[in-house]
Amino acid sequence: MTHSGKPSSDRPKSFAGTVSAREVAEGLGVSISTVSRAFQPGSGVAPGTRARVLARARALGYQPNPYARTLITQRTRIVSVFISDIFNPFFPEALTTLTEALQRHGLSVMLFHVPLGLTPDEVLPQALLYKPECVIIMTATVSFQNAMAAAEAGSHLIFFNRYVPQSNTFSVTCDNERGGREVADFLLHTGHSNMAYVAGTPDATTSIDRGRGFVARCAEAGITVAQDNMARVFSYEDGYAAAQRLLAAIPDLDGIFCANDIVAIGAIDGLRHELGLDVPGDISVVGFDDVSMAAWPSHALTTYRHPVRRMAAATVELIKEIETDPGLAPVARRIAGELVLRGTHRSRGEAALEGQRP
Amino acid sequence: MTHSGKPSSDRPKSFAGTVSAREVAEGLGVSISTVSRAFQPGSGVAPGTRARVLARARALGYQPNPYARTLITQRTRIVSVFISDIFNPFFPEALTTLTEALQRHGLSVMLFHVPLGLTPDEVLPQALLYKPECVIIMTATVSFQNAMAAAEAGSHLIFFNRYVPQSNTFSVTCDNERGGREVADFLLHTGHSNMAYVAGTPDATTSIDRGRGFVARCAEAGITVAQDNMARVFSYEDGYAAAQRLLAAIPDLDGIFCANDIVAIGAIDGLRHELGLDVPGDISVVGFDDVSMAAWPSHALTTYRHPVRRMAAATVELIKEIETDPGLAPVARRIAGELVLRGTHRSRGEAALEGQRP
DNA sequence: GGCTCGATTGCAAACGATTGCACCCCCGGA
DNA sequence: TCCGGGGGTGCAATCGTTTGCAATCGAGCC
Repeated sequence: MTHSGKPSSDRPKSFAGTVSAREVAEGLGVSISTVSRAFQPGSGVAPGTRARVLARARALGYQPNPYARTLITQRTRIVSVFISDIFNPFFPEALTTLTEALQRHGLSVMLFHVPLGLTPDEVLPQALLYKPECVIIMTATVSFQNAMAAAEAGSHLIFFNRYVPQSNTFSVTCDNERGGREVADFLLHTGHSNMAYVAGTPDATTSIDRGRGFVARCAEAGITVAQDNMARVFSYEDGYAAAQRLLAAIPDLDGIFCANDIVAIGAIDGLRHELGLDVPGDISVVGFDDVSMAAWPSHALTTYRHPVRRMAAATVELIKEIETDPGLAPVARRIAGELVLRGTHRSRGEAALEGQRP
Repeated sequence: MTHSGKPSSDRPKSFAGTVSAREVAEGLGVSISTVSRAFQPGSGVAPGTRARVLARARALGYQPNPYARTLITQRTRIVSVFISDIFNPFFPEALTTLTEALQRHGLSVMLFHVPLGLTPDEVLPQALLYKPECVIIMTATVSFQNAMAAAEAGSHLIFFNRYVPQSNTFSVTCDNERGGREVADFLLHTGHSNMAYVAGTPDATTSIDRGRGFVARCAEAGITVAQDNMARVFSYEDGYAAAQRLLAAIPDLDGIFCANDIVAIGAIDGLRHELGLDVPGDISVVGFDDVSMAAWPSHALTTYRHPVRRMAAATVELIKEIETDPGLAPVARRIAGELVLRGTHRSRGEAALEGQRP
């Protein structure tokens, strides 16, 4: 006798309060296969049967068990997202937006936190256990070895707001270099001639590219940009300290571009509270990201808007493409943001009127 | 002929680059059962056998497949976390801390975003599909019906930073009422006598309890507190507007307690930029949470610190208890924070010196 | 009327683990 | 010498699906 001999007397242990396809099938006099097929759009089930199955499933609260389904289809519909410690409100904003977009596409998000001091490499193995279809990394980079491990597990690596130079991996970023250029362009056109760039985390491509664009555009105008590279992270304190260092070295500085908004706000506070300077009267400060607090009147930061929403949409789009073609060659999507003018830049008029400060 | 007739010629489709217990077992001449048991601490395997299995597993990069394991054990080791739109940096800070704590306990976090305007009820079914062992809700509340559905699916509901009054569910919160009392106590002792409370989201227990504690302590001192309940969310803009409303109605107000730091910072900016008042010279403002920007010199907010770290630890502790006793009766853990004195309160000396403003 | 063909449906073999039960072997006690 | 017992191991059922293949059933056509 086989295992099918026993009548349905005592229910086997199972998930509490969960109905299985068998229970849906039993009452309807159809097979489990039919129930399964009723839930798959393309499969050959008679329309009437499908309707009856779906109706009964709804009544019983049945949904196909994702674990069993994964086991057989080898598709998980799970995306892992890596975040790190967040000095920067940009990350939660991006995470929220991204999660919502993925969720709407029917993907489930598994969140992994990379504690300060560790790299994603330390956490990646735990994430790969669940065979995510993609791993989205919002912070730092990944070793070559682990990138290979991910590829072997069938999980595509997508860097969000980052890329790994010469690595040929997927990435979705703001067009940081162009952003830097546009900021430089704007400051040049509003009469600034003595400018500095405050970098963020040294190896972050965001910081590097923004700086490169800024410096390059200024160079085209024949202007050399001072750079402060002492920051270790993108923090308020870094900006606060950098402002003091810069003005001690270059007293007649008239414009500062910061690697992000938090650094910029720190720089403004440093200029105001430690040096007694007026922003933008004495000196202009421009940030990058347009986080929510950049709009607050206390700072009213002129900045370059990070296109979070479009980046999230582009990520989902990318995942769709990977779904249809798993062999898709790595691409880097770069999305333009836009300058947001508020109150921390000196306009040409003011510049002409007020001239250099005493 | 049965399925066992075919020799192991072509490998069946499976997860790319994944080894199964069978492959570990084959080379060692042991059964799959033994491999499985080698990974379970309490099971009877000869120490030598276990060592050999584990060594080979490591060499092949084998880890038990969580999907298959879940199917049979009915335990998922997954925790779902619900977040909502985040005006308040407290949430990302809490999310990060909580995720790290859960991760360290070997639990995987599935993140769900509740778009503004929806309730967790709309998203919960998707989360329950994965049979999380717990659902941690950081925002809003859940309908009774869905609370039942979660219970039926075997998932415990834990409210973080929230609780549902008279619902008898698990919760981990700051002791908000006590926090409100301590703030009141402090303001009373530093000579304030004409105070107001700016509420946040109307139905948030955080806002309600903080207000209640504050008002109650003031009442004990014979002082009636004005309340501004116009805020719809806990936003900067809400605080900004509330400050103006309050001072229009009560010109000699000398202290404002806000439902959280963002509201407080908004209130300060409203007082300074719209009314030209000096904080704390003319009026004191105290917040709640101690988010990172509360420490910035531009605001240097006096506030009550939300014990995020201890709350995360308490949550993990709670989950451990639930693991060992799934029938555990719901408990509400309430954790005390602490007052953080910075620069937006008037000390008694100043109060005595300056008196009422003209 | 028989035969073919297509649309439906069921059977049963997977997916990759866990686990109750039976079996084997060996050791110690009577 | 025989028997009981316990540690170690394997067998096979099971979790809840998906899916290739075969079977069934009418209908249409010659």
